[in-house]
Amino acid sequence: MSGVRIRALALMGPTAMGKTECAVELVRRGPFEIISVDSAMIYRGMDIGSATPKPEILATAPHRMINILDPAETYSAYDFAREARAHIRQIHAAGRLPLLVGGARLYFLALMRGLSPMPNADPEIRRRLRRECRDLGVRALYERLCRCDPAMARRLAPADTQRILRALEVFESTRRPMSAWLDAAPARSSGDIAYHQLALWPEDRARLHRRIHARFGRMLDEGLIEETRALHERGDLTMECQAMRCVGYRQAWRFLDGACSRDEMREQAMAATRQLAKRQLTWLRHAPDVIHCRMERPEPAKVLAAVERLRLEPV
RNA sequence: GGCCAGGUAGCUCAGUCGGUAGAGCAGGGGACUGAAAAUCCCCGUGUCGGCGGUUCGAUUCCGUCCCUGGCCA
Repeated sequence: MSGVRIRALALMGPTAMGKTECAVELVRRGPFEIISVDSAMIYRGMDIGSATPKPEILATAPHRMINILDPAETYSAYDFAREARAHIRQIHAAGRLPLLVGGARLYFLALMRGLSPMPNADPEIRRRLRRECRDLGVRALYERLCRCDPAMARRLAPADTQRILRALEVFESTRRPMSAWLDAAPARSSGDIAYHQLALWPEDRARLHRRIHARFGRMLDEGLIEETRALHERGDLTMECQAMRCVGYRQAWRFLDGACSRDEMREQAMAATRQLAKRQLTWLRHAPDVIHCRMERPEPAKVLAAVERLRLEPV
């Protein structure tokens, strides 16, 4: 690509795989600057459950795009991509290498592959559609979609609440079917940034699961329940909030509501984390142009060696 | 020690009036265009506790033993 001027390194991988550890090591060794690609760390007051790096770590390896939102706020992959791109340009302009670290798939996709131009969510319409979905059922909304955007309905499962709502939302706010938006302009990234993608790949799923269990135990010891209680007691948040859909917080919230026992909460949170890791692996397995770094536990040396081979230069 | 209830998938359990069994959860695979740590799709062979007996055929009925609860001593 002749238009490419900026190089960026993306460090991806499933949750609990040690991405942060490796990234911090890279920062120690090279002219890297970290941009977090994480839909949970982005929220303030959600540090323990999202495994946001501790202040000591951040002092030596600052992360951009963490703690920038209040948990009551909503955010989109589009918003993320826009801001992240600005950070990439800034870092590049300062003569350094942008290091994108995280596991949020849609954020990476929005950034690297781009999104078809389409309006952002209209909060009013979204709220109404959610209420209708609760009252009438997904099925009814799916049938509505079949009428206003049959092409989109064909692509979606009749129970896929989230995508059905999004498609209806696009249609209602623009009077144009989402499928038409997609056809009119396929996803396209801004061509001036070249991404080198590295994925931390667990050799053994069972070991990753053990790491997940140990880490969640540590989160509880460090006060995940108390951290969630502070959000719970604010009074303006509910489980419907985007922030409270995050793994760990969701289960802790239900525990605080008295909906389950502490043991059940623990089990469910760990299972949800395993499932998240599985989905991240499915995505990474099929993502094009990703170099896989196979390892048992975080092995910064392997990552360093792989990065070495990319022969990255800031400019 | 006696009586009662159980022992079925990794877990919780359903079921078979005798023809070798199925749900939820967990797990695996997959999808994914502004909520994505979300949302959704597909995947169920396991000495039906052991050993005997009855039967063409037993996970199911009978006997016995083992294990786990509960009650009584």
